[in-house]
Amino acid sequence: MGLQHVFEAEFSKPTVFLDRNKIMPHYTPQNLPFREEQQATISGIVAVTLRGQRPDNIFIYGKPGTGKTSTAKHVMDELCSFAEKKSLKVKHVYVNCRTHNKKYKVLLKSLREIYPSEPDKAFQGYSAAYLYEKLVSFVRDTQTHLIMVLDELDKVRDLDDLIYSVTRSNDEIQVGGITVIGISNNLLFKDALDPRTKSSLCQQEMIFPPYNAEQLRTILEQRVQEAFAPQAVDSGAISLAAAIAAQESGDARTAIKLLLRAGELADDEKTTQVTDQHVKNARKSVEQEIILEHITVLPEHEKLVLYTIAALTLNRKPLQRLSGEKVEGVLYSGEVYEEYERTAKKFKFNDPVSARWYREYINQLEMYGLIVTTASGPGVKGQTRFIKLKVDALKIKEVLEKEFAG
DNA sequence: CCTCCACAGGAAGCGCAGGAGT
DNA sequence: ACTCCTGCGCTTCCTGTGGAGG
Repeated sequence: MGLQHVFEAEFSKPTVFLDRNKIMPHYTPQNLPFREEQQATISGIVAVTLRGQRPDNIFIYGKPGTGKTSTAKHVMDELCSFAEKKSLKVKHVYVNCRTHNKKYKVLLKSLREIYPSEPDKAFQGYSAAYLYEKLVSFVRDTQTHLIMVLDELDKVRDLDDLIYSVTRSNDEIQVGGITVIGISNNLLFKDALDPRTKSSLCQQEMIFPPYNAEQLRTILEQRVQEAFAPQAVDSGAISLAAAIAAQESGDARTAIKLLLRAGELADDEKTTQVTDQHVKNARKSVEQEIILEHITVLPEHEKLVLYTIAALTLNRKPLQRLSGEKVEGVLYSGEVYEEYERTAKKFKFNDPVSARWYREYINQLEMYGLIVTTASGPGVKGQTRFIKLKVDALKIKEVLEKEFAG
């Protein structure tokens, strides 16, 4: 006995969400507002597979959260399901090159998508050349049109090699073929490519512009309708989320994330209404999350420096300048370094970095916006900098302490 | 005014990992 | 598979700078 009520509580917990999945980062909506034109263009290009022709390769460029991946995936799903109905051999694979960042890995992932029933290690241990043969023979033997959607294409190290192989493969195939749809948020990388790679990859080029606030609003309204209970979200909350995202980057993903978090905050409060205040808090919460994520990938000794700053900030009384002015929560650069040396030893990180490099760390931390420094100015002897923490000291201390301990 | 202090940040160089070339 | 090269993180050394103090 006793546990039933836990489950009951969870089950009947009031929530502002109707279908939480619809607002998760990886959900691909079935209609994408303001991307009709791009969808039509891509569809037009790949539609020639239905008549047995090989489409041009496509290169899609656009900033994060502009719908590149969703659009490409959606068009591919539609194309493949249409082709299936007509029993035409059209297939697509999706590879995210951030994790599959080498030719070998891209080929491996593609084969696994093509043969999902094969065990994971079926293709492991073979050379890239073998995997390539395997892929080509699949296309040739089944006379399939294979479309490879390669997301974050700029992350592939031997891209010239990969593109060269894939385009060359089409020469040995009479019926069917391989088409590449490359996606990237870095336009500059295109110029660094081998000219032949560039010309074959960019047979068709597309640019996805960022969304403006109005468009983001429409997108959010649509998602809210699917994901939240009716009337659960204030229209002011939607507008604010759209405005924040538009101002920051025109990124639909952050806008959606903001609303998801706002909804979670409302649930925590046991409110049935998501207000703009929730969105404001959500923004803070998301920001802090990003900061914390940022911190965990910092170099070990940079974390130690940051930790030292947080620790010193927590037991620091306001500084009384000779001029009588009070400055709150600032630390001397030199004192931080000395304390850092002790801290490093305390946590068994031997040989702390030199004072010179410590200064470099301070500059880094300032660049990341985690601290601010100001010239000491009159009232202090020597030329030094005051260091002030810009983020929550307690949180930083907690997180890093846990990390150093474990 | 000069000197010392307490740093800031440039220059050179070192050891190392990983990519390119063969 | 091997060396060669390059970039990176870091140290050492050094010069510069603004204010305090005599």
